[in-house]
Amino acid sequence: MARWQPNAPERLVVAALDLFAERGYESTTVIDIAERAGLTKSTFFRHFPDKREVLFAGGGSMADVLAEGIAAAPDTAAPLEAVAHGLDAVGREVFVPARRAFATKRQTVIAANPELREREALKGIDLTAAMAGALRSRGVSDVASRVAVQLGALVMKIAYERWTGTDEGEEFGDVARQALAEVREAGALSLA
Amino acid sequence: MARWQPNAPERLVVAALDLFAERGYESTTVIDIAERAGLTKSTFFRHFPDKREVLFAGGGSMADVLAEGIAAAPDTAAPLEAVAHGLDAVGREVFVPARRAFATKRQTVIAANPELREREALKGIDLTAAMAGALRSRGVSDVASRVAVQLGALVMKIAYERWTGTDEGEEFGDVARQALAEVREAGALSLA
DNA sequence: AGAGTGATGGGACTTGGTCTCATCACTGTA
DNA sequence: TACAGTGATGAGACCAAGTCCCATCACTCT
Repeated sequence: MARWQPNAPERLVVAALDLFAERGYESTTVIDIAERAGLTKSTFFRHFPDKREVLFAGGGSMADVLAEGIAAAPDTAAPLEAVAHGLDAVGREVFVPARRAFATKRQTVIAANPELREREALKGIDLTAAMAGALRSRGVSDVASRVAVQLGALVMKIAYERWTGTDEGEEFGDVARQALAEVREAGALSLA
Repeated sequence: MARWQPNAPERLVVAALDLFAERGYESTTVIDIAERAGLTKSTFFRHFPDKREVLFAGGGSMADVLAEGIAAAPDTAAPLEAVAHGLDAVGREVFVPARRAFATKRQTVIAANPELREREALKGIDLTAAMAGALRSRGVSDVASRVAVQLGALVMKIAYERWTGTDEGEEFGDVARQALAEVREAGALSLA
């Protein structure tokens, strides 16, 4: 037996997501979230730096997975291929089928609120920065890294939209590969 | 003679930017800003919805300029060319030489604070959405629009970094054209 | 002269977020 | 069994962001 109910952070995340979905983000106070989780405001802020972050904690690990996936790509892989390698890793370690339902609900809540969209936008920027850094470590030039990362971020976004938007149990990696092909084709036309 | 000191919003913007540069964003209260502008907290929030927005007001017009520039591009222009046409318009109407010093100081302040970076990230997302919408109105497919816009956003970001980072009085449009050429070249390699 | 108008000031109020100190349940050691 | 240590939690004061309502004030129009 633990001294306290275990997994306080996870309980807070679940409580927050449920409440945001029920009443909306603005109409939910931090005290509401804490109470539903059987905790207090103090404890909430001990686990999360602010109210928005309760839906984004753990995102730092995704940047690591992506960066490691890019770094682990074969030396012969072109920049965009290396990014695709990173996306595969994310599909294997982060966007797993068991988390799909949660991700979908979370995404609906985020889309409905400007403050949450804002935080998501910042996380996206930081993610692209991490990806670009990983590419530069492979010897890719600055501009080429940023181009590849920009396209890779779009692939990830499209894939994530489709993965959370369908009822099918499709694997994220497969969706991402399909999105990559489409982006590649559109890119070729766009640059022509 | 006006009843009150004119240009209250502009005075608030200048006061805010100066204070943020002097003491930092976090150490500056809205009351500090209002007082330096000879106003009060009430009036601040009458002109800006929140503290961050004081550095981003007017950004909505840039989306309009971009969208109109894209719409005004020749029918024969490829997606990325249309975006470049929009960037030209921005260089002519928004990022004019007279605003360069202000833009540079503003960018330094934003880069130093997470809350401001967050707002900037959201504005960037909304900008790309506006650009993509303008492209789709030209009959460009959804994915192709997003690819072109993603590359166009990178061009704008690179150009903006260089335009605000140099002491030269270079025109934004010229810097953007140069950045576009580099992105195009890197993109061709990335897709190979 | 007097009513109307629009920007401003003032202050109460809620909530996010910080900080400090107390509590409480369990652990390890004597 | 006794007792100090530890780590997560609770309680509450406090500050700043943001909302709201109402008063004021300077100027305009009739």
